[in-house]
Amino acid sequence: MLPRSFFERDPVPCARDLIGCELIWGEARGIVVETEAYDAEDDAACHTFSRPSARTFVAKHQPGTAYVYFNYGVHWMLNVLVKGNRQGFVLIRALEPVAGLEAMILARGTNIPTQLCSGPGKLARALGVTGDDHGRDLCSDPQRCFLAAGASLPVAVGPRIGISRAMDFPWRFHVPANRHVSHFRSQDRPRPSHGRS
DNA sequence: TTCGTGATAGAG
DNA sequence: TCTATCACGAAG
Repeated sequence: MLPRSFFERDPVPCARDLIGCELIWGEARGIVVETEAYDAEDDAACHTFSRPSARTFVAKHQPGTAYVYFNYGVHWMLNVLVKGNRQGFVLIRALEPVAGLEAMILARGTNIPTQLCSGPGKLARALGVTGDDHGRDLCSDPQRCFLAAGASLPVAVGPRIGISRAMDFPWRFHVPANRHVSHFRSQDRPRPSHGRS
């Protein structure tokens, strides 16, 4: 299980290093293939920027705590609180499922493996993450934690997805050419451009 | 490309 | 109270 010290670091390197780690969630397991970093201080896209409750959460919890919230009236989002020199969150955006597929298929209503956890909302649905998990310590329960990366995977960096502020920060990390990431568009193959760069 | 859905927060 | 906004996903 990843020790708390793993999360006693800045959000950006922490987000990058979570790629390739395994998320254990009860019977379910998956390799983390996509993350995003959010910085509690200078990042206008971070909840702490506009939500007092998020600032309180950061102040009152230790690193390695789950920060879960409901968005668009539909989706739960799973983040991990990290506190190093800088504080913030790492959003878990996509997993490559490796165990507990049956339950995921049931929860998601699809049996296409690459669509079970290929997005933050999908992942939470597949694993059964809800508001009950908000504030849960992910460094003490072997059924709700991360495992260190088994193999070193290639990591690509780019701008974050789905936000409307601080869009220029290259704080999204993912495994290139992995079909379990969200917004997969054969990113390693040249695709036709229609005038736009 | 559209639209549903509900929690949160700030304004009135 | 009212309204804007939102780290999404699915259907079209």
